Amino acid sequence: MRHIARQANIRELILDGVDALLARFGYRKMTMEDLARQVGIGKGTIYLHFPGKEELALAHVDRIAERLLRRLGEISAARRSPPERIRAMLVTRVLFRFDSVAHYSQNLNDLLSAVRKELLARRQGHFEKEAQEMAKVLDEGREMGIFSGADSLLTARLLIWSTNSMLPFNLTARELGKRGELEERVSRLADLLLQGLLQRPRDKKLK
Amino acid sequence: MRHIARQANIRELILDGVDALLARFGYRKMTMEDLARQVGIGKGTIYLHFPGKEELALAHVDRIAERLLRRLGEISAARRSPPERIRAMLVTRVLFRFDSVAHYSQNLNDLLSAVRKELLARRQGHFEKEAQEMAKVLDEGREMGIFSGADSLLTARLLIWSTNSMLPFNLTARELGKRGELEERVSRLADLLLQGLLQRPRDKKLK
DNA sequence: AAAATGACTAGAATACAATTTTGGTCAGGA
DNA sequence: TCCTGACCAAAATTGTATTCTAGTCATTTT
Repeated sequence: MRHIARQANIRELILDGVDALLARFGYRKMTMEDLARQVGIGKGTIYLHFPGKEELALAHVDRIAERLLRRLGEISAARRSPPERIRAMLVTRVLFRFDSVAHYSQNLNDLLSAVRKELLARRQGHFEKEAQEMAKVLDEGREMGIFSGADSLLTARLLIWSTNSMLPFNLTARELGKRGELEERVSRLADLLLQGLLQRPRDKKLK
Repeated sequence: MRHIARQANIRELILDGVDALLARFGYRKMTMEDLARQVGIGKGTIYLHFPGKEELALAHVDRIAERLLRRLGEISAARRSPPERIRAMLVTRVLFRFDSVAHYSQNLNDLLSAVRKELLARRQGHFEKEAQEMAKVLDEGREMGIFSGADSLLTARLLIWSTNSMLPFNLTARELGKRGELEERVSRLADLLLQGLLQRPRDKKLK
């Protein structure tokens, strides 16, 4: 029944090729023949694994998101304190995406403008999954009495929003600044947010 | 000596025209003749106030930023508690920009892609001024013992970064969601950040 | 039989020349 | 002194011929 996953990891190899060609040519100038040659397979074979060119680009960004999500899952499961884990997750979501597109000379929005609409939809999905993973940790922290008791998923979505401007969507990795500076920036922001999340002995009212 | 500001507010009228035509046609299809007609002046007159078309678009976004900055200045000077002011400033910087481009059908980055480079540079300047205005309030709050004692300007820059993803740069106002939802979102984020900024009686260490 | 291939085709992209439009100038008018 | 619109070089657009490419599928390979 399944018409995908014929060979072991051919799909992965194709996506590796997509990554290389997107970096070198961009979406429009990446041709299916180029890609087949790059991967060392016939053009038709690509269509045994992907329905078309658009889906190739989208699957590529999906893969980045999935890899990130796996990393977040590892951090989430690590035996560190919830605040440390949240901090690591925020830093990771920014730096992982930075590293994933550091070799591109365009930002992702421009690179994939031909599939903008679907790209935005997928991104929403990716963000939501990231939020869910972070919400788990927030819940844990709340049960331990470390975090204050707001709705975890809503809070996690805020953490996502607050770090989204550091992702290479409308700025290239280069334009976002040096990796070290970016790390510094997201780290500081994470610390600030975490201070806000911590349960405090006696709440000071905002007037 | 000055070759600008001949008449009272002709410059403002021209920028009003730019706003109308950008919304209706976008940057490329907005012609200088269209604009002159829209404003009711001769084409040459525009060049007495602006050096060229690119500068028109950039002056338009500058004006939005200046107006916002004036509002932030008002909030900054209001006699409310520093946390309340910071909160209002964050909400304002998001909603004011939302309202300023709500009638556009494209996001700002795409709308002004022809002047992308200079646009990014100006934006940096705008952000920095916003940060400076917020830093004032942070300093005030620190002197009152309300905020903890980190570098105010650095902290203000973090507040800017954390709300930047809610600005209509790569998403249209429509795509950012309903105004009410956006307000809710930025408000919640502001509250979270403020919690992080507050001086706490005894600091709980993060492990 | 299952998997992979590349020749093939319709439609899209490109190239190029002819034509139109437009950003910017400036001599003249109000 | 301030403003204007005719004017021009350069850019954008249009029309057309040509090339290129996404996707298909009959054939070959495994």
